Amino acid sequence: MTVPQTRILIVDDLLSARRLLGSAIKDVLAERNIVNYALSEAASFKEAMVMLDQKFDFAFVDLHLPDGRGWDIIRSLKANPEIIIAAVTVMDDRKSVEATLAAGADGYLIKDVEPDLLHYRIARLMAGEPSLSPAIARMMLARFRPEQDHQTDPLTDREREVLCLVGRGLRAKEVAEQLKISSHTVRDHLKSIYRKLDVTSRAEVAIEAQKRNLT
Amino acid sequence: MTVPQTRILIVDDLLSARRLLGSAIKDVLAERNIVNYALSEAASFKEAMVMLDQKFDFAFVDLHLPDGRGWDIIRSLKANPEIIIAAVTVMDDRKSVEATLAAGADGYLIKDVEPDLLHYRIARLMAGEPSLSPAIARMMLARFRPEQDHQTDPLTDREREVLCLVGRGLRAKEVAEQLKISSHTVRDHLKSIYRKLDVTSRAEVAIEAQKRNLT
DNA sequence: TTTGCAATCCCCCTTTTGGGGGATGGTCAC
DNA sequence: GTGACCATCCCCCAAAAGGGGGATTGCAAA
Repeated sequence: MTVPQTRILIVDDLLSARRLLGSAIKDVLAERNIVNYALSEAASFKEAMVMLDQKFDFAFVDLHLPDGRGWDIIRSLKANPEIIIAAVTVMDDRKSVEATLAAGADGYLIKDVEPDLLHYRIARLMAGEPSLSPAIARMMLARFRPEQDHQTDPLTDREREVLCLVGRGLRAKEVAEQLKISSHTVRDHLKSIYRKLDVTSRAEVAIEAQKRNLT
Repeated sequence: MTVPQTRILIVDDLLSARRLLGSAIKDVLAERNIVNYALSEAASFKEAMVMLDQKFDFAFVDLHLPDGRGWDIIRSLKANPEIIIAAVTVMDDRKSVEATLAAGADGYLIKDVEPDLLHYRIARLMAGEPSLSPAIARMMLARFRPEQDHQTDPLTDREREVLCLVGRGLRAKEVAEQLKISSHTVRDHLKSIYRKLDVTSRAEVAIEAQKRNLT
C-alpha cells in the first residue's frame, strides 16, 4: 500500500464548525473511496501557523480568527501550488472576497448553508473544480461588469475613447495619432474629462479607466 | 389565471443545440411546476435581433453565430435588467469570457457537457444563482490573483510604497509629504520604478499598481 | 575590506501636462 | 434661428514630469 495519504487541514476557531465541516468532508471522502487520509484541525491562527511546514492536499480556512487573519494562512499554504483551499466564512463584503481570492483560495464557502449544498460544494472542490457560493459568484460577476450606468456617465463617446487610451498609459501625442486628430484636441477632451470626473492627473484618469473596465 | 408568462429565448444556429437546451429547460420548468411559459428560438443573429424588442425572463445565447456576435445580443437583452442570461458556447479564451461577463451574462455554460450537469446548471441559473462552468470559474479566479510572484518583483520596499501612492494618483510633492522625504527622492524612486517596470509615465505606474492590488 | 545597493538629497535640461483663453463648423431641440 | 452641445483646432504660460548627471550615508554580502 503505497497510495499517498490525502492530507486535509481545517482551520476554524469554533468546534461546531470544525465538526460540521469534518463530517461533510468525511462523507465526500467515503463517496470517493478514499480511506487513507489524515484530517488535521487548527483552532486558532497560532495553531495553524505551526502546521504550515507540513504539506496538505486540501485546506478549509475560516477567515475570521480571533488571533489572526485567515488570508495570511491561505497565502502561506499556497506556497504549495498543488493544494486546494476553500475559504469558509460568513458572508463578507466585496473587498474581503477579493482579498481572499487574491490570496489564492479556490473556493469560498458560506458557513450557514444547508448541509446538502455544503456537501455538494465540497465534493466539487475536491474534484478540482472551483466552488463559489452563489452570493460570492454574483460579486465576482459584478466585478466584470462596467459599473457605471450609461445614464449617469457624463462623458461623451469621444471622451470615453480618450479616457480609454490615456488609461492605457498613452501620451497626448500618441492618443492623437491613434484617433487621427490633433494633440490639441486630445488635450481638450482630457480637460473635459478632468472637469467631469473631478480629477487632475493622468494617473487618476488611468484609475478611472480601470474602474470602468475600459482597458 | 393572471400568472405572468415566463418567456424564454434560445439563440443558437445549430438545431441540435436548440433541441438539447430546450428539452433541458423544459425539464427544469416542469420540476418547478411552471406550465405557463413561452419558448422562443432564434437560429441566427439576424433572427435574434428582430426579437429584441420583446421582453424575456431568461435567455440562452450562443456566442459564435455565423452572422454576428452573441455579445451584442446579450448587451441588448440586458437593457431589461430583470433578465437572466446564460452564454452557451464551446470553451473560449480568457478575453472572450471576460467580454461575455462584461456584456452582462449571468452564467456561462460549456456546450458539450453531460446532460445531468447541464440540467443542474440551468436549474441553478433559473433559481437566480450565477452559474459558471468549472473551467470558466477557474479563469475568473485567476483574474483575481496577483500574477507576479513576489520573488520576481524587482522593486524594493520603498519603491513599492511610492508605486502605491503614485498609483493612487498623488503627485510627487504629495507623495513626498506623505513619506516625509524630499520630492527629489520621490522622483528618484520613480525613476527606478520606471527602469525596473519598463514604463515611462505615471499613468502606466497607476496601471501597474492596480495590477498588483496596491490600491 | 571592497563592492554593491538602497535610500537620501541635489542640479540641469527638455518635454509633457494642467489650466486658462478663443475660434469654427456641425447637429439637434425648442 | 437661437441655444446647447460636441468635436475640432489653436495660443499662452506655469507647473510638473521625464531623463540625464553627481553625491552622501549606511548596511549587508562577497
